[in-house]
Amino acid sequence: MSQSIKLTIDAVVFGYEEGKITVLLIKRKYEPFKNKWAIPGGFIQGDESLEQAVERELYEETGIKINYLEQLYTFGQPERDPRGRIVSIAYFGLVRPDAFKLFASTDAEDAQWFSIDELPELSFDHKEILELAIKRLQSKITYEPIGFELLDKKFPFSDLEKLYSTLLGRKVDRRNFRKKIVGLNVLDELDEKVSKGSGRPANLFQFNQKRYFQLKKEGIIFEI
Amino acid sequence: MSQSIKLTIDAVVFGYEEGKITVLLIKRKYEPFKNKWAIPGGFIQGDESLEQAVERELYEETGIKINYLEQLYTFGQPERDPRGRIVSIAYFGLVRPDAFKLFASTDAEDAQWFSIDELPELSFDHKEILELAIKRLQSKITYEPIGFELLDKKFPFSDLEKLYSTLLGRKVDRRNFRKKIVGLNVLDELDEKVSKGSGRPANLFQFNQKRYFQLKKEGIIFEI
DNA sequence: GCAAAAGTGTTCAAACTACACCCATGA
DNA sequence: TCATGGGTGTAGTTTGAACACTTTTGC
Repeated sequence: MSQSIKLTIDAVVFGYEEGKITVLLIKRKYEPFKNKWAIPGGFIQGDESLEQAVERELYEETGIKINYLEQLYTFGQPERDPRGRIVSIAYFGLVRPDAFKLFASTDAEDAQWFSIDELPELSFDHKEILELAIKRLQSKITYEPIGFELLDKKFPFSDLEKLYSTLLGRKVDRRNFRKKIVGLNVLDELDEKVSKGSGRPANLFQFNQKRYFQLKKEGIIFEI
Repeated sequence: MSQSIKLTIDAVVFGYEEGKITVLLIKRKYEPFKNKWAIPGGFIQGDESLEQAVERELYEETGIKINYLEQLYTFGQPERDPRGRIVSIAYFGLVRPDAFKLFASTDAEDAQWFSIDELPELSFDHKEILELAIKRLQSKITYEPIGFELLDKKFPFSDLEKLYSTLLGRKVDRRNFRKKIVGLNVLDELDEKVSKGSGRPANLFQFNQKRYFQLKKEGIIFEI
């Protein structure tokens, strides 16, 4: 009872740059949807795990290495791909800003970051996949500390605040936000400052993953 | 670039009976794991959607029809199935108590309900799948009104309370719980009462899905 | 009239929201 | 010295948690 169903993975990779959430897309080289933009992805090889497939495809197609990856949803409508029955396991990943530079140095004219407010037309059902990923990202940052994965390892509080404000689509009160996050006890305040040209230099913070896992084990939950 | 990867669905179906959360398992007829218990599931046919595949397999293997279904997770570790590379898209479903009777009337000696506190040994990685499903159910009832799908359409408040108390694994305060749920405005109080033999008869309630969707559209969220 | 389950309000503590001024630096 | 962004506390409101007695029915 062998199936002719084929299996692919797709990866929605988010970044954060200049106050905008961005997503990594590739320009397709072949039909169908030749020269159209699409979420990176491809077929799974027989001996690799799903996550390995995602990391491999991303690296092959865009040269990028992600630092957070989770499974999003599996899309399997019979008519979603004109080539036949193709089921795709979609993932979503996050990269730190330094990945942008890394990426820029590779030869990948067919891969590009787009602000999620200015998306091109997408291939297949990739619009639907991307929209689901955005929803997931928006809701997930409120109950898991994944926002840090979009920032540099050391970041000023204002960056975190701006990120949340962007993702949630509303202003967040600086004082209340800081109180809340500091109260969660998962940030280390460093003895470093950074200046953004003008204004008082900001203290740098760093996410303490060890402490987070410790607290999580104790049943203390992250919640914004 | 055709793959030899095969694709199956598996369905974790939960019920609720006598204050216990139960799960539907089947006894395997063939190797591997012959005569061992497993989550119902099977191969997807070329022309059906994933959800259709789940419903078909469930009906074929257990005679049951579920009234709530959602995708859980896709399991794809290369070594999860000794027969070769088989990726499985796991779903989780809920059935109302009347499905128990329906089910009992069919010829399905190889399918059986188990309390999730007294599970037999399971085939493949089905223990892992089931554990994930339980976690998902536990967390999901706190932010989506899916608990009602485990009760009769008309139910006394105490049933709902007992269900939550069972799923969350802790006592819930009757007064506070009722206040909270009534405040959500998604229950209709009926002009019917039900008596459980002794004690004051209870008013029956019914989940009003229309009103829930309406409220959801307006951005009002369900949360326990 | 008594056992058994249903129904109902109030009080206290904790968490959340709103809000404005001073601080440190670069130009 | 001024413009710019960083840093901080308090008061009022809302929400959540704890808690006990009355009501309705069957026996």
